[in-house]
Formats: sequence, structure tokens, C-alpha cells
Amino acid sequence: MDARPARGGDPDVPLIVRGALRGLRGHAAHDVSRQLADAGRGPLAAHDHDGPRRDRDARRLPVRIGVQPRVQAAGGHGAQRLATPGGVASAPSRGWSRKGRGPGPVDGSGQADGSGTLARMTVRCRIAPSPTGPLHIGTARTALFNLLFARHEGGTFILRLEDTDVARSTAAYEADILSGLHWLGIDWDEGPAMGELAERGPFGPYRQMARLESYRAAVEGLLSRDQAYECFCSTEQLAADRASQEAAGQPPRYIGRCAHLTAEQRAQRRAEHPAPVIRFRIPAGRVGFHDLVRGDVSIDTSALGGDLVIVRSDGTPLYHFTVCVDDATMGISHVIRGEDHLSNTPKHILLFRALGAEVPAFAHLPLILNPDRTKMSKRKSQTAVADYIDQGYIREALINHLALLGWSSGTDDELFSFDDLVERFDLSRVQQGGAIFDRERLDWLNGQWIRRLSDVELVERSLPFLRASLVDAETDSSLPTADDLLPLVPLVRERLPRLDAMGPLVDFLFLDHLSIEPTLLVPKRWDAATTIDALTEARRIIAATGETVFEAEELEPPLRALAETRGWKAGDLFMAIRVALTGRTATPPLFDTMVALGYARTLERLDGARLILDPATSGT
RNA sequence: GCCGCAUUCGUCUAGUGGCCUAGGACACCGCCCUCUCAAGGCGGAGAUCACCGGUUCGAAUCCGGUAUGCGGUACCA
Repeated sequence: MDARPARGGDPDVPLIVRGALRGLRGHAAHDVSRQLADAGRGPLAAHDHDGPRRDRDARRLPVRIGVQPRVQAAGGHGAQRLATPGGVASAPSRGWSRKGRGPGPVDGSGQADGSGTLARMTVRCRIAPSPTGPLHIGTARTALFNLLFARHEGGTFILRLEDTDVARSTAAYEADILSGLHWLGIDWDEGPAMGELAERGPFGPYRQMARLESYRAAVEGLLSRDQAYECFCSTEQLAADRASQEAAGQPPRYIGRCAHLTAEQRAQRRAEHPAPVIRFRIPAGRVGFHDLVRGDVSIDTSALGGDLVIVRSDGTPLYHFTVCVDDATMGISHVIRGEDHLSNTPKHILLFRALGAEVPAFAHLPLILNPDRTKMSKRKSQTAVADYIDQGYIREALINHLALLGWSSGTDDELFSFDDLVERFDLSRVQQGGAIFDRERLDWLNGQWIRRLSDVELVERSLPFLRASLVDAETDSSLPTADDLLPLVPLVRERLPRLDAMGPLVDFLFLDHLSIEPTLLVPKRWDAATTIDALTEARRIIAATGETVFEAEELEPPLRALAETRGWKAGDLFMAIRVALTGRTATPPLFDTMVALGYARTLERLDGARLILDPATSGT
């Protein structure tokens, strides 16, 4: 099945439910879908996209943008290609060793298998988010690492929705997750439909609640082989068991009350308790595996809590079970996930074996932490990707930052585009200890990447933020357009840690009435009289410059001369003018600001400022 | 409680037995640049490599133990 051309998608599809740029009104829909459309063209690597970008009408946002299908490099993504020799050669020393079905990163044995050829492998990774909350930073990071690994190895990246927790899953969260990943440029080769994008991939459906039949069949198999059984214990019984175990200082575990019922007993229980759960038998012994990040790990199954419930009494399957069934049937070769699943891995391995499936390789990523070093949580940190988008972080920075949380290149480089990451990513360089999500570093990266955006790109991405900041302001003028913003880009690009900083930097250009704080108007070393004097003189000089030569180079010399002849510090004079024109003490360079404002409005505001300081001078 | 994993500047990290009197980046401080704010340049401070033993001529790097932290221990994912 080949749904590949569907990449990109119609930007007008309302993909985001609460996503990007929440808070914009009216015009927001265009901007949001525009951002999504941008993301759809492929992640980062801005230089690759400058061309096509200019072809599109960048100056008028409220138009429908035709998004080209993303062109996938070489041979079509999703094609299950052989590993490049380089990919195999770069397999980490913490290599991947397993028997059975050959393909996989090789730890040396593959190269020496005597066949004369490199072991063939098909890397298949997946991210399996649960739509029980908005897209979480940690999920995005895990998705990124899976994608990077898949791309680096020439493999396939799959997205699967784990929505078996029906009580907590919602369509809104699902949309938030899918659109958020898409916005980040984390696009999947196989996965569910999103908006008008069709589902794609040969192993669908990619939504677990649509795969119930497959779980049912798997359960049948386990039951028939006596690897699972019905359990009729009541919640009360189980709670009592747990309580007494706790009292005795024992770890809680299912005691196996229903593990060995006779056929008659089962029939009887079924009659009085028609809704049993199904438990998977956990055999005695140790389960060991080689984690690609942590090395050899081994856990005794007695620590697993007893036979595992895999199907609820209402018949819906549980996570540990579905994840294994799906990973097996979808041919997942590498399970890359958070460290919080490390302890669960033995259960999964047992399940894979019971299912008669190949056990994938595992790589457990370190956790992203709150500042207090606990697992990153909504309570203590900003975890929703949508919130970062709303604050004006750009995907290049988010991706760069996320990649550096737990992975390092081994060089002194700090800035990595998506393509750089794909090229250099290696699981063996993944850190083992958890990493605190450092906002200041993200801010710095964001500034770095904003500075690297083309003018047009910066306008496209920041205009929605500018407009949003002006929506609430009193203004008779219409909101600024891309045309209005474009010439300002050189003045602001170095001053934007985040896109939402655009408003405060240039809003005065689009406001009809400034409200100026009088105390700001008078420079520190000056008094009101001096300020009025200075503003009056400055107005005279600026007016004399004339409208036709209203340029920064023309304005600066005479005003400096004025300061000199009057014995004023140029900085003080400029500050007084600055506040008079903008109402702010921190602005783009003054003379450029005057030019942007224009001759007439500059004089008007100078007059207005004098009025504020001394209404009596209004006649002058 | 039990099981597992982790532990290098405040933070992200480099480091895989001698190149480490531990390197880079963010943040911080100072200087320079400068009309403000930024950006940029230069410099500084900041880590007895959790602790204790061991192996070795030599350990941040290998081994053992301890401590601390985190994670898991559901009819959540």
C-alpha cells in the first residue's frame, strides 16, 4: 500500500484543536494551518526550503497555500531499505545481540557471519502515544529519537495511537498530539489518518481500538496454550490480598488464586461472575536483555507482581499486552522509549515469547526531569508542546534542544539542524542519567535559530504573534501585514529570543495612540524642562531634514551636533526621543525607528510628548 | 517494602586507564563594542569527577560496597 503522496496535506484542514497560537481570534485559523503546512514540507533544514518558499505568496497570509507533497529523498521513504554499510559499521559497541531473525544492528557477529554479505536489516521504530493528554515534551523527545534512529539507519518510523484507556482518551488530545508532532516536523512513514491525510502503511489500522480483533485472536492463542487464564477474583479480594502482603512486609503480587482452576470450577465461577479478567502466566526465572543504552539488564520474574492482567473485565485489552501484540505484528525491530519502561521490559519479553514473536531490541532513554530532578510533570514544568508553540519557540530550536536532552554529538557543536541530527545520531551516544529541561538553554537556542531564519520565513512565522499582540490594543488601523513587517526584519532579528517578542518590539508602529509614562520620558540625568527643551529642538531639526531625505544617515549627524552644542549627552537626547516616539526604553535603533515611523508621525509624536510633559507649551 | 536504573561545574554535557592541574555550551560576573535593548568579541568565576575500599606503575574512566536520587511495582499508558 502506498499512500505516500498524501504527505503535506491541505492546510485548511482544522488539524489543531487547541494548538498553535491559541488566543488568536478570527484570523487565527489561517495562521495555524499555515504553520502546519510549513511543518508539512519537512523539518528544519531551512536552506533546503528557501527556494520553494519564495515561490509561494509569502506576503499575504490569508490565502490558501498549496502545499507540495513532501519530496522524500532517494527512493521513497517507507521503502524498507537495506542498511547502508555505514549504518551497520556504526553500530555501537553496546551492540545488539540476539538470536533468531537476523536483521538488526549488528554487534560484530553480523559482519562475520560467513555469508560474505552484511547482515540485512530493516529498522522499524515507532512512537506509541496515548491520547490521554496533550502532546508532552517527553513524548516528543522519544518520538524524535525514534525518528532520528530510523532515518539514520534508513528504516521506517511508525506512529501508533494507544487509545485503549477509553475512559481517558479523547479525540481532542489525539488531534493535539498528531498536529504537534507534525508541527515539529516529526512525520511518520506509517500511521493513522490525520485530518484529511489518509492512514498510510501496510500494517494498519494504527489505532489500537481499531485492532481489537487482533488482540482477541492473540488472547485466544494464549488461552489455548494455557499461557493465560481467566481470573475471577474481585477487586475486594485483590485489595485484601495486597493489604495482607503489605502488612507482612511482602511485595504486592497476585497470589494465583485462579491460576489452576479445573474446568468445572471455571464453569461455576463464570456462572456467578460473568466478567473475568484474563491473566498472563509469568513463569519463574530471570529475564535478561541487552539494552542499547544501558547494557545488560536482568530482572527476576518474581519481582513482576505475579500473573499479569492483559484483558479487563469489560473485554478491552491492557497496555502491556497490546504493545507487544502490535510491536510483533508491525515488525518493530527497535523499541526506543523512556526509562520508565525499563522495569516493564521483562513482562514484554515474556509476552513476545509467548506470542511466538521475535523479541525486538530495546533502548531506554533517560527521563526528562523537573528542576527538582523528578520525572518531568505538568505540575512542576511546562510539558505541553502546544504551550511552547504558543510562546514563540520555533521547531528548529525545540528539536535541537530535545535532541540534546540525553544525546550529545561528542563534538563541541551545539547547533544541529534536523538533517545534522539524522546524520550524526547514534544510540550509543545516548546518556544514561536523566536530564533537567533547561528553559534558558532553549531560549538561547531559539534565538540562534530565529537569527538563521530567512527574512520571509521570519515574517511568516512571527506575523501571527504580532497580530495577536495588537488585537487587544486600541487601534483604528488594520492589523499589520507581511508587507508591513518585512522591512522591519533587519531591525528586530537580533532582538527576538522568541517570536512572541515581536509585539513589544514593533507594536508602536501600528498603534494610533501611544500611552507614554511621563517618568520614562525624562532621562535619568535630566529634568522635565531640559527634556522639553531637547524635544523641541529635536523636532525643529528633524522637521528641517524634510520628508524627502528622511533617512537614518541624514538624521543622525544633526541630532548628534545638537547634543554637542547644547552640552547634552547624545544618549540622553536619543533616549528622550526614543521614549517620545515609542513609549519604550528598549527599541530597535532610533534612527531606523524614525524612518519606519515616517516623517509625519515622528513629528506628531514629538509634539505629543511635549504635551505630556507640559500641557502649557501646547502653543509653541 | 521489593525490583531496577542512575550519579562529572547551578544546568546540558565531553571524557571509554596516562593527552585531565577535567574540555565545551547555557546561565552568571567583568571588559570591549554601543543611541537603548539586543547581538557579537574578549576574559573570569564555577566540578576534591556522590562516598569508601579494591585492581593497576597510574582511575573520572575497571571491580565491590555504601549513600542518595529517580523509576517501576494498577482491570493507567
